[in-house]
Amino acid sequence: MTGFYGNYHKVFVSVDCIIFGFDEGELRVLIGRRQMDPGRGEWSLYGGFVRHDESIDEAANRVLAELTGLNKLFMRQVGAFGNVDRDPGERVISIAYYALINVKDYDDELRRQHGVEWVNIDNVPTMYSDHNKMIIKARKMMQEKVSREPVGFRLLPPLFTLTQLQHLYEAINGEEMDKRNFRKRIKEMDFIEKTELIDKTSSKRGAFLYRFNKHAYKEDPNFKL
Amino acid sequence: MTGFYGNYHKVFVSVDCIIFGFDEGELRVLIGRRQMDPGRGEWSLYGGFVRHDESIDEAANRVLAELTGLNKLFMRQVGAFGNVDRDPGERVISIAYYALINVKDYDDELRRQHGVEWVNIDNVPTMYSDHNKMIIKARKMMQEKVSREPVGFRLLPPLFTLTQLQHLYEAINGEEMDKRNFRKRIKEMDFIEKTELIDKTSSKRGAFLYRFNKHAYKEDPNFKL
DNA sequence: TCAAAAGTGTTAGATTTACACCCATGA
DNA sequence: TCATGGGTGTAAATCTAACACTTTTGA
Repeated sequence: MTGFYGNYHKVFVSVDCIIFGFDEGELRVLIGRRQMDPGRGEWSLYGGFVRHDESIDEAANRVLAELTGLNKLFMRQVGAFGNVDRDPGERVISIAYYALINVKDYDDELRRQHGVEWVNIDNVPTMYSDHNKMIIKARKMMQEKVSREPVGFRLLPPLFTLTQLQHLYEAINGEEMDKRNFRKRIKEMDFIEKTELIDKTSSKRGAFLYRFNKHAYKEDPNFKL
Repeated sequence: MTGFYGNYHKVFVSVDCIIFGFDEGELRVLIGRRQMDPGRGEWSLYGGFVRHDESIDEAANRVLAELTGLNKLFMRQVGAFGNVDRDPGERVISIAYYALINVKDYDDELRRQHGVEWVNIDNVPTMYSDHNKMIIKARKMMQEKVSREPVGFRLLPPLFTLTQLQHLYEAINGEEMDKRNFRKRIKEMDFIEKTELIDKTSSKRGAFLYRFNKHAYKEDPNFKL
C-alpha cells in the first residue's frame, strides 16, 4: 500500500436506510430479515456498502433505488455509527440515512421480492447490531425536519385531504391536534392549495383534495407544524 | 483479504474537529495550516484517522485531547462527508465533530505548538477540501443545540456575569437581545444560580457572578434561549 | 462629576389554545 | 333517518416584544 496515508488502516463503510412511510394512519418503517452472515435472519435495515466510485450520498440513493425502484426520494443523513464491534464480522462503519416515501409509489411485488415489510414505528422489534439506535435517531431528526419544513408531503400522495394531512402530523408527532386550529394554520400557508377535486373514499360527504405547491413555498424560518 | 465482506472495498476514515470558543465577545473556531500532503499549507480543521481499535467517538475525543490537552469536552457529531474526490490524495471519508471549549482552559503554549489559531466564525478563510462546509453545518447544529439545551456554558468559565452570558448568546445567534427580556428569562431558570461573588473586571460597579448547576437542570422540552 | 456598565417592570400586541355545532351524504 | 366524517369562528389565556431610567463606582 503506497498511497499518501499508507500507514493508516482502512475500514468498510456502508449505508443503512431508514425508510419512512405513512399508511392506514400509521407511521411505519421498512425492515427485513438480514440475508447475509453474520447476523443472518435478524431484523435489519436495508443497506449496502459504499463503492469506490460513489459518494456516500450516491451510495444511499443507489441502495434506496435498488430496494424501492424509486429515484430522487427525499433523503437526509442521520449520522455515522462507528463502534468498534458494531458489526460482528469485521470493522464496518455505517452511515445511516432516512428517506420519506409515499407508500403507494412502492410496488408491493418489488417489496416482497426484497423481503422487506412495513412495521409501525412504535412497534419496531429488536434489530441487528445498532439498527434500533439508528431508527430512534432517524425518527427524531425526521420529526424535527417535518415540523420545520414542509417535507411531510413526501409521505402523502400528490392529492390529499386535510384530514389525511392532520393524521400524518399526528402520527409523526405522536399527539392529537385540534382540527380547527390545524386547519386555521394550513389556510395561512398559501403553498398548500385547495383543488376543486373531491375525495369520497373516506366519507360520504366527500372532502376537498389539496396539493402541495413546492414552487409557491419560499423558505420560511417561522414555519411550524 | 478473507473476511466476511471480502469482495468490497475499504476506505480511510478520519475525524475532523470544529472547535468553538468564545473570547472577546466573539464566537471563534480553531483552525491551522495543514501539515501533510496533499494540501500542505492550506487552512484546515484539525483531524486524524480513525484507528482500528477505537470507535469514531473515541477517535474524535482522542484527537480533541491531542490538540487541546482537554478531556470530556462537550462534543457532538456533525455528520459524515464522503464525496469521492473530497481528498485529493486517496479516498477518505471524514466524520466531522464539533466541540465547545472554554478558551481559558486551553493552554496557549500548547495551542501555538500545534500551530492552530482562533478565528472569528464570520471570518473563516477558504479551507482545505470540504472543511468550509463542515464548519457551516457545525455552526448551524451548534446554534440549534445551544438554543434548546443549556450547553452554552461550556464556552464560558464556571463563573460568569449575565452580561457575558448575553453576549455569548448574541454571538451565537448573530443578533442582539433585549437586556431586560434576557434577564427575565434567566431568572426563571433555577439552574442558573446567582452567587454572592462580584466581578469587577468589566465595570466599576461590579456585576454578580452566576454559575450553571447541571444537577439542578432537568431536561426541559420548553427550554429556549 | 462624569462615563460606563449593572440592574430593574410594565404594557400592548401577537400567538396559542380551548372549545361545539351544523352540513352533506350513502347506507 | 341516522351515523359518519367534513367543515367552520370566537374568546380567554399566554407569551413575546418594546421600551427608559436609576445605581454604583473608579478615574
